[in-house]
Amino acid sequence: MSARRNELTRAAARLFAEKGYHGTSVGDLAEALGMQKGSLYSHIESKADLLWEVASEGAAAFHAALDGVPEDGPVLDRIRDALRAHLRVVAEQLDVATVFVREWRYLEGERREAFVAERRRYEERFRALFREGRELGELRTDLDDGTAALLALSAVNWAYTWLRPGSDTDPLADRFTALLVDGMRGYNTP
Amino acid sequence: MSARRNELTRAAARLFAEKGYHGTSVGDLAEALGMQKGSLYSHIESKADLLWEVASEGAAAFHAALDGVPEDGPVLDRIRDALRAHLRVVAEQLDVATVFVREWRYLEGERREAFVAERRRYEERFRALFREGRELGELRTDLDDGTAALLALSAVNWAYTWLRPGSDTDPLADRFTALLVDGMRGYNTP
DNA sequence: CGCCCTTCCGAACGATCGTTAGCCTCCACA
DNA sequence: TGTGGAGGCTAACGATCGTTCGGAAGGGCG
Repeated sequence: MSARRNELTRAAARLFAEKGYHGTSVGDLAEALGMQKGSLYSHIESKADLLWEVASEGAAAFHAALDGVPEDGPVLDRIRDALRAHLRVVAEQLDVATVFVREWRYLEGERREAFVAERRRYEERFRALFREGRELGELRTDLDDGTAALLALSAVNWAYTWLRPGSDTDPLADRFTALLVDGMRGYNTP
Repeated sequence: MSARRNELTRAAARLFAEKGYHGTSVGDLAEALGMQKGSLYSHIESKADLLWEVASEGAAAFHAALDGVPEDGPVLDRIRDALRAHLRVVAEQLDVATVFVREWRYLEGERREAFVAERRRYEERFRALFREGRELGELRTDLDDGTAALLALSAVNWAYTWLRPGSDTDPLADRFTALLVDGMRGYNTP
């Protein structure tokens, strides 16, 4: 992929995140690259291609981040690492993450179905951590692991709305983890 | 406000939630009411008016729900009630909640600023619960209340993406609360 | 009855949408 | 040195966008 083509994808990610897919015109994209809108079609076949590309890049980034989490070791550590991994992607590729979380739904046809499947698979990998933790007894045996996974996924999926790009997200992930693990009950709360 | 005018607002909420603000045309709105698109302008001055109206309705609904939470009593109960209240609005007015959470950003000018202020105020009311809980000693005194509030807000703000309209949300809110309060640590986890 | 106000229609407005086409330039490589 | 493909230009396409306008129903009220 040529450098120019990559610039186009970057601009698409930025503009789709900022103004939304339908709020971004082909003219906007062309202007971001300093060219005429017709010239874009030397690089793409349609505007929808760009959405698909950015959304796919997001899916790949989140899956790759999760791949970096070891498959064994204490579950609590792996949950912490998974949160760290996800939030790191959000902070380092905020535009792509935003498209992955919010703009993907404007995909159409097979691409939409393929994306949804990848997204479901990602969430399932996340959920498995909590289920395994309960089954192995590393988490409370009466844990509602589905709710726990949902809570964790909500936290990281919402992060794109407020996280500043380039932030140091590990401490944040650790605070989330600590809260999920220990809860917030007072030492002498009934 | 006439019945017809109210139908228009309902259709706007539904379509904005389903297809996005920029993905919904005035023609789509007219079709939903079985009229010509020009006829809509007997009721509104612009498409942007509808977005403002739905977004404002969402803000009012969430604030009103929080108003129903007592100002005293055990903080844990009030946090549970706040989660219940929020999720109830999401389940009962999913379209409006979706616009409140996701589509508001296409508001422009003063309306956007006014909405952001209302949204910030809502989140602050939420945060205050956790801060107060820590200060009163009903939550752990070393609690990171900002993170706790963020986790709770993330959970409820993300709910519009998966919650089925009309669900019984109180048990769900209670599961969230229980997890936030007690955590998921195993009884003999180091 | 006569008037007005609300509501909708039908047609049209100019602007902008995503996309296509033909042509030109320039550089890599045979 | 000749050639081809990549990448850009300008111009235009038909479609659709949000909005405007004049007129026509129709019901409520004097």
